[in-house]
Amino acid sequence: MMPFNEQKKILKKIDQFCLEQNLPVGKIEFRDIPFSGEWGIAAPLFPLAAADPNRVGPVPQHAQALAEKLKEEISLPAGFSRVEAVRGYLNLYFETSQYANKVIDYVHYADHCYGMAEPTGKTVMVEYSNPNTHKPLHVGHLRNVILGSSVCNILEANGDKVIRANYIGDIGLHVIKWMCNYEMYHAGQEPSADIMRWMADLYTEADRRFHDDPDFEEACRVYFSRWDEGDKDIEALWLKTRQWSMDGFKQVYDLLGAKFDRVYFESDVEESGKVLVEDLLARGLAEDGRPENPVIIDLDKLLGTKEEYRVAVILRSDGTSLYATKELPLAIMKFEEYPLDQSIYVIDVRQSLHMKQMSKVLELMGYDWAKQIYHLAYEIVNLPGNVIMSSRDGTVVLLDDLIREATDRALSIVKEKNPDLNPESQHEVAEMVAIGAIKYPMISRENTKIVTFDWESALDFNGQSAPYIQYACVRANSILKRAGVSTEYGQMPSVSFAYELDAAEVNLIELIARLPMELGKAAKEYKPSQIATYAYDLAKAFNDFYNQCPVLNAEDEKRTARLALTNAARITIENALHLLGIKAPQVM
RNA sequence: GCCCGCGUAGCUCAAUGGAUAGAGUACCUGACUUCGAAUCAGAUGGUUGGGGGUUCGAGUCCCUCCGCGGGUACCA
Repeated sequence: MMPFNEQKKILKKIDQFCLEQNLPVGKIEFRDIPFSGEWGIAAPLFPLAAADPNRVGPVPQHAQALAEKLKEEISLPAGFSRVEAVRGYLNLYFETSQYANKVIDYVHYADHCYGMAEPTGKTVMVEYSNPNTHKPLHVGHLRNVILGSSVCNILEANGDKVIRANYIGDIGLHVIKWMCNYEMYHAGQEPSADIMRWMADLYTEADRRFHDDPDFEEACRVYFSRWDEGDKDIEALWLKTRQWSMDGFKQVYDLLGAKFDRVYFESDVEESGKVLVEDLLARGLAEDGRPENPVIIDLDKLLGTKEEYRVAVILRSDGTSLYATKELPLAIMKFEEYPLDQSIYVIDVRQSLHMKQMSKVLELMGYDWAKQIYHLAYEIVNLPGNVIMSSRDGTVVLLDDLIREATDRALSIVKEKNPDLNPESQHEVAEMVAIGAIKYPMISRENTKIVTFDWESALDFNGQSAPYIQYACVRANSILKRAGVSTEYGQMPSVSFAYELDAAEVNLIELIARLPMELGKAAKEYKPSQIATYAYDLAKAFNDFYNQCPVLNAEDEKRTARLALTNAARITIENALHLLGIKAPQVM
């Protein structure tokens, strides 16, 4: 959105000036002027001053002197309203109406694609969510889903072809416990409408029995050996109950707006994992310690490193599989199935060493693409007092409970604010607000920072939160609706902004113009927090505009311009929210 | 021990190596006969964990120390 051509011309003039003054060329770069109210670009002259062989006195003073000289040299370029030299910076202020017109017209032209980038030609797989079947989801899982799906949205908008993948833990002790408990105490029962809740309650029950009741523990052991021997009845029950879990996940994913293109099951890669272990042994990469010890790969020994890659355990001493056993064939399968330029794993930071080991093993196996594996590590969700969530201690906050509580609370506020709205719409809006409010704190902080969950702030719909941003959208919609203008594509007229813009208007336009840049940065660093912060700043700028600049009561030309600005702000906020996977309601 | 992350206002967090380190929250004072008060304005709040270094310029980069959290051969 920046007037690049003008900028280039100015840089050319500066280069010429440098040559004449016997100064090094190419030391000058433009950046935004930090002050609001009037916008433009600035060039710090410190690097040039520092490099000047004829410099006398300290750098800052010399930079100021150079800025003043340059100011005279370039005079007033087209598209700019004024030039100033201050504190070692050369500041160029844009001609406001031209710039405003350019930005707003472009937003209306691009509409819901505003901010999106051209295709990069890259294909990227993002693995996220990775739940275990037969187990409940809690807020810890929530961060993964929200982060993962938001990163997918961001990469996609930035031009990558994104394949969303989910790796489901459908085997293991937790499954055995659940099924054994089901057969003994709930045989024949079907899940209720709220599948997740029903599955979760049975899991809690099974887990409690497993710890409290030695007979049940023994029953599980027997059950496990039957499973191991390939009992057909158990397999049938497993497939049936696994599907119940998948149906429950689907409900949650729909609610959260997460979707997947490819689902991998842990059970799919267990056998191929064991075959791969044999292969690694045959190649001499792995060492077989069985029957007393497990099968390992001593990476430090192989690489000559010390306490860096450690030892990777890839098969238990009893021959049963481990996490690492299955991760290896899965990684290979991904690259066989898709022409991936990058394979991203959204997995919590505690598994960093395992991820590092896995990609190194693949590299040693000769897979060139091993370097294209990227572990997108994020910190866990804690409870106040640095308490880690544990189902054993009963400290988990179930997703189900959180969503229900938040929706209830949002609903009572919606009923209060919009009593005339029909009940279905009220519920729909409450859900959008509640889900948004839950999501925002999970993506508004950096991936590497711990999120501390507490009910009070999770249910706070004020301040720096999703509802604040959604509210700005609602206000914009309200104005547009009252004005009776169409927000359909192509219906908004181009306006000239041929009046003296208010500082709030300038600031809002500035923020609107920034979306493409913010998206690029978020995509490059896999940081939804970049967009979360930006969306809030944008909404704040709109609220500022809303308070200071009357739209409907403004006179003709100003009214038309402000309506266009209002609509452009609405589009931009909606697009930013979309990247975060947060819905923008019409009313709330 | 070794590896990774974190440390910024009372609390929760922002800030491509650039100008006077910003928001939210809490507390205090104000604003709905007004385009929707889930909002806004104002006030209070700082030795960016300590110490060195690089640089014209460091919250940001390097070194070192301190504190907290996590990981470190058969959980995932």
